[in-house]
Amino acid sequence: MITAEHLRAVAGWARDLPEADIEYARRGIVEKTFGKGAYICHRGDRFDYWTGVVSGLVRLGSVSKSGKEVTFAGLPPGGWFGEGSLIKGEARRYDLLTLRETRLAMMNRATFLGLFENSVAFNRYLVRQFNERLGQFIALVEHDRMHSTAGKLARNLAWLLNPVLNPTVGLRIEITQEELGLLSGLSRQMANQGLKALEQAGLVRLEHGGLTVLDLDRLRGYGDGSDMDD
DNA sequence: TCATTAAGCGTTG
DNA sequence: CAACGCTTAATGA
Repeated sequence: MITAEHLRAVAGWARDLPEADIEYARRGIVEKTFGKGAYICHRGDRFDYWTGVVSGLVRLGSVSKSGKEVTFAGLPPGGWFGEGSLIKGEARRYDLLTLRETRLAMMNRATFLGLFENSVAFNRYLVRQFNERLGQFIALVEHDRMHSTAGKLARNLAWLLNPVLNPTVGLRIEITQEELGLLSGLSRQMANQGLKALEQAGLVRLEHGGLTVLDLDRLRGYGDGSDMDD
């Protein structure tokens, strides 16, 4: 069990909830640590928790028919996921894999459904999250032809630091170039090369074991229209 | 053929 | 000690 204070620290959505709802949510959440490279659940599994990343990094993806690993999204600390499967009462449609040691907050299904039924603030949050995800998906289809490595990196970084989806991350994120590569479908070398290009463009500042985004808006739109360089 | 990658290794923070 | 940068041999479009 966790404290209300802790919940507010790791869950952006909790900050908008009235005290009674926070108390209710708090009682339905347990935390658990997963080792690096651990599967939280496989596609097809039942996993009856709504889940938030407290620390670490999770990759959401699946394996295509030809056996290729496909990444759909990376989940940094502050990201919550799984509401679709819970609401529909379905099995998971994606694999969830930790890229490094990761601590998860797990809300049981009954509690999640209780909030979903009764809390206006919680539903407002869910709608915002759905809407933001949809927007990202549309953007992905829209400029599908983002073949440059820097472009892929820029897109994935912008996703990770999306303030609506991951309100607690801020502009600085702890992530290695290798991990960023895994999320972007790039090797370590290419990730390094692409990141340096983004740094030269003045969009990010590279640090040891992490980076800071200097201009999230421009990062978002990187590769749109005119400049299609590498 | 040329670009990309995994693997290894020295350097760095 | 883990992240980074670089070299090299293998791989594959």
